[in-house]
Amino acid sequence: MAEKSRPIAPKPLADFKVGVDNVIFSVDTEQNRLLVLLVMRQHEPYRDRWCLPGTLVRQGESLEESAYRILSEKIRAKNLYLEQLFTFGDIGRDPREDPDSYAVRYLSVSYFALVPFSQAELIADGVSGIAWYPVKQVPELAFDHNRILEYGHRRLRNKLEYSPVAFDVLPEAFTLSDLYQLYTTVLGENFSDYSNFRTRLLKLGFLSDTGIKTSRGAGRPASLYRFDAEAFAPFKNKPMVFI
Amino acid sequence: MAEKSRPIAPKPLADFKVGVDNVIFSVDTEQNRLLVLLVMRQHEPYRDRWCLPGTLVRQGESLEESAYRILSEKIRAKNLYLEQLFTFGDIGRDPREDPDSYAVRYLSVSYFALVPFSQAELIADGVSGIAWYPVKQVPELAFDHNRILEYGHRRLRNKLEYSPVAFDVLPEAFTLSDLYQLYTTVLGENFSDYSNFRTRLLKLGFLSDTGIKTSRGAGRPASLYRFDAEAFAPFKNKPMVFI
DNA sequence: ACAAAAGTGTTGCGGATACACCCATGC
DNA sequence: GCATGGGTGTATCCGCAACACTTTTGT
Repeated sequence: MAEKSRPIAPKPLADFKVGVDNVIFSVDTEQNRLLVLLVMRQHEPYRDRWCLPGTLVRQGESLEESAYRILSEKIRAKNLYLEQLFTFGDIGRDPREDPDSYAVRYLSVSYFALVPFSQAELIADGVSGIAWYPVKQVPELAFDHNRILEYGHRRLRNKLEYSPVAFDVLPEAFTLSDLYQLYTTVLGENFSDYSNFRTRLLKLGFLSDTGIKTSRGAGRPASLYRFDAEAFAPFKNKPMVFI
Repeated sequence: MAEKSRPIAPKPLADFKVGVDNVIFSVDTEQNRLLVLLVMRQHEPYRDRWCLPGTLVRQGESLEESAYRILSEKIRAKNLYLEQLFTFGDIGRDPREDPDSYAVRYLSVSYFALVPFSQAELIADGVSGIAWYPVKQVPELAFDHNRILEYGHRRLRNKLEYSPVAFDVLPEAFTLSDLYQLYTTVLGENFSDYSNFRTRLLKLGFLSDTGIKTSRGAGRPASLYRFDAEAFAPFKNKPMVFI
């Protein structure tokens, strides 16, 4: 035991600051674009680069509280969906870490959020840049944020396929076309035929027809539907498949 | 802007120590039991309580390296599967945090691991207790580790359904019954008929028959199969379904 | 009247379920 | 020979993709 259990003195523990970075998605159903919220960095490092909205965790604040805080500083949204994504802790992911001196480390706990585009109002504070960026046109971001975004994008696609997040991001009453558009813009053109998508969802029985019709330009008016959380209950934790 | 942008001075940043806790699963195919690795705590807090094997992250060590370090301190395993699970950062989750004084916080990044029971050798250092516990009989653990375990268990069930983790936990060559037993003990009795399970997997074409037969007691000897990673390649990232 | 969008119906194929049945071995 | 576990075959059912078709509106 003497030789093996204490070969060399172990290195001392690392000290961390913990950041929370949010990948906030929204879908512009008008233009069929998937958007992500970016902010312009005001300070070094990576000054004047776009990045995901983030913050460092303060005393007495949980991770999730921290995530909600940034969110509410950037955006006024009624409904939203939020969940933890991944924790990035590689050494050297933040240039403020001096690789030689074993100074404080920076950890990033990323969160994934989905907000309704129509009900989300960006908070411009007049100083910092903030904007919805089409995911397809995102530039090179600060830190490892491109990687985080990529990770969030993957999660979004999965979530949409097997869970009812779509209804967190749609207005209370929506047409089946709205729903279909949402799926199409996130999952790509050819994920399903419209009429089959329609039949499948209606058969599941958790979309209730409000009876109200809405007309958008030419064409036959569409029924407005509502997501019935009660009727959905039996599907909870079941492997849903919308695709 | 004067009144609104600086309502009160924000609280100072929290300082963190970061822990890594591993939920290490294994399956005893002989006895059809799902096992989790627990260790006995040697120090306060929660002295003499079982907990998940964990450690605090050291200087110059990434999260994943940290996870592998504990793993290799507790267990000698040939193959294994490891992935990040979730990060727990609620205030007060570690009693070493004084809730009144804003002292250092303890964050736990949990990892999920799966090791082959037959090839995994526990490292008893003569001092600390370490044992495989049937998941159904796990006692009350230190910290919030029951919650972490619960979370890991859910992930395991999902993983098994839509990804080939099973082959990381089985020996190189295995019978189709072995595979079936594994699924049954993790997913529950009635997830599928044996013969259908068999046909489905063989049709997928990434299990290659070695031609070798093995006899275990009475009954017709079974063929040993091997997981063919190359033949599996096309299924990567596709929504696999084994269930 | 005609285009545009919503909504319905029909058909054929493939995969999953539920079995019944054959095969090789130990005792 | 018979129990035990391994392995194969088959009939049926259900879901779903593809696509044709009908309905209701705006212009």
